[in-house]
Amino acid sequence: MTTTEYRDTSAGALRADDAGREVTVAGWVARRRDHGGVVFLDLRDATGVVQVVVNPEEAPASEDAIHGLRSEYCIRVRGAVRLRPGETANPDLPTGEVEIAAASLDVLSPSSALPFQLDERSDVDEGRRLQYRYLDLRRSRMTANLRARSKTVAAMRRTMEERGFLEVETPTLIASTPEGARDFLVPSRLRPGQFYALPQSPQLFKQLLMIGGVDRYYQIARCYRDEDFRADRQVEFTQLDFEGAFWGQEDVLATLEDIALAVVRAVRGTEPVRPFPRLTYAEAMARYGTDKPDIRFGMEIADLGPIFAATEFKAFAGVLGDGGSVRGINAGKLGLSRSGLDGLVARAQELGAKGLVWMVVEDGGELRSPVAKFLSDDERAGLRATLDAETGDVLLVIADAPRVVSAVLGQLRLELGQPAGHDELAFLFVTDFPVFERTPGGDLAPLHHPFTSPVSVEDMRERPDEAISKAYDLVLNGSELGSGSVRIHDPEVQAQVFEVLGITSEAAERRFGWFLEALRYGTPPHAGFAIGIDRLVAILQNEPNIREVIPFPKTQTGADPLTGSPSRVEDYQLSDLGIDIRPEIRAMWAEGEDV
RNA sequence: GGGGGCGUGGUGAAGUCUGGAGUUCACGCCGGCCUGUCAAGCCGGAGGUCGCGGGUUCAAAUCCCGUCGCUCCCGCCA
Repeated sequence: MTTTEYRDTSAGALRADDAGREVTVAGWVARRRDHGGVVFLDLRDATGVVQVVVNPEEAPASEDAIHGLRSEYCIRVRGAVRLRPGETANPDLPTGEVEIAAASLDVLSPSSALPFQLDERSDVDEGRRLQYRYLDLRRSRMTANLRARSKTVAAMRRTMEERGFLEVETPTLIASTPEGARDFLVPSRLRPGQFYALPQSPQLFKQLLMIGGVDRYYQIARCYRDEDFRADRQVEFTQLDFEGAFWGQEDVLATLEDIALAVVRAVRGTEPVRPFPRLTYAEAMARYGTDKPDIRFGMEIADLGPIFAATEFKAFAGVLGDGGSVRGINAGKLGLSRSGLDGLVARAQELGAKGLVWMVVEDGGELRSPVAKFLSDDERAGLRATLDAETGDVLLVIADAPRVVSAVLGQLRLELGQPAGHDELAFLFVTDFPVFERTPGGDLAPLHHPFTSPVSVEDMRERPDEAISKAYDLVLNGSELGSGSVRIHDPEVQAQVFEVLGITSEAAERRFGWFLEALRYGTPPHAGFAIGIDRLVAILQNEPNIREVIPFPKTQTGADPLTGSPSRVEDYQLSDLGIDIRPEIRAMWAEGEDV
């Protein structure tokens, strides 16, 4: 990036070897230390920071310019690189051994006083940062995140190209399919009253590509889902989407390991543990209480049912008799007071459990607990053995409906044991997801999507609640990085899935008829995946949310404070589209709401 | 749709629980001094509708109600 019309050297690249060179650099005034005579400038460009020294005895012509400089002025400096004298080298700076003795200095572009300081120490309100994102992006944190993101995508493209994948673009104005997440709609001018939808994923198009003979497809795809925001969710996000013909699950998982390895090498310079461990969905739920376990730490959930199966301890026995489950975790040496332990009970109740029993292992193996006196010797011994308890450990036990026990213990496990940062990277495959889940209303809904191949069509039809699919997730440090599956390539099977989901053949024909038709022309078996790039980069960069790795993200209410989107439009624009705003909305506008 | 947190000169915070004069700290900004600093230093100065609206009170940044914005979570995210 070095030589351009305005410069011949990158500021951040200068080292002791460069001493004696005459250079021209261009960048921003990161800091100014004005001693009245000699003035030091930290000049920052995209590559880093270098110190510029302006000494009026050496460069009298620069004197006027130098005292007028302010933070973030865009300047150009010509001068000789030299070793810093005596003890003045700065070991904290990559360029700290050298400085540029300014012979001339010009201001390319002055800067207004800043709305906030660009140093890394101060924590600025995020709305303010987003309003001035172009300034925020000059900070090293943001620069590093943009670079990491670029390296991630480059490593992905390299990996896919090396393996013979074809990058294909799919449309972003598509037909709405009222399934899954809420669609973003785009009105059509040429067909008034009709709408495009923005894609939630390129799913059906990449399957059409498989039918079309594209042996291996990939795309860095922008996807849109009009649902509420979270730290790890924006309404538009980016995925590495890929699919392979004549593929099964193992082909996908092997490719995912290759991709993850290339990305971690490129961004971190390290390698993750391989092969990635695998858990089935059932194992993950049983041992970690979640389908996206963080396996960087133990504290696994243990089934205590056998210990209490023949028990007289009525509280637990009653639950077991009622189809419930009794499970626990060894939370380790928490060092909590009595009130701290009771706080865990309150937390468990907040999470939906009826209660929580804590036990502290004393010297000699005794258990200190509100329920200690109700436990038999066998039960105590069983608890210690099953939970691998040592003196000082805190054991947490919940008896409730299996779903509740899993959810609450899984969450407590994370709150008590999850490491704060992401220095360690623990990838994990979760496989054998159920085909369906039950909605709160009791209806069947696809857990992944309705194009996922069930392991057995018979099971799917006869025991839909237990049926397993050929779907799998990639998990990193407790975050779901993405999902994939072996797809249905048989139109009959596809029709049966719709049928089990309660979609009539007429409705299926209306919504997906074009796709069912396509499946009838010699569809190759195929499988694929999509990796969430925002989440991956956020974890690699140790960022707490994905906004930090998205250059221009939206706020939780879907707004962009910089450009003011979303915004109202002119009436003639609506008129072109055959659209009007409902009177009650216009009334709200008139009252000055929602401006 | 629901629950929690936050909102105080340009920035970040303290003050709010327990009402009593816009008080404090750090940074930035403006002016002055200063020739080896690197978060430079020293002296001086300007700068606030305590998010907004209403209520209680002799008195509100502080208590109450509402509202807006930002954020975390639940729902939702095939």
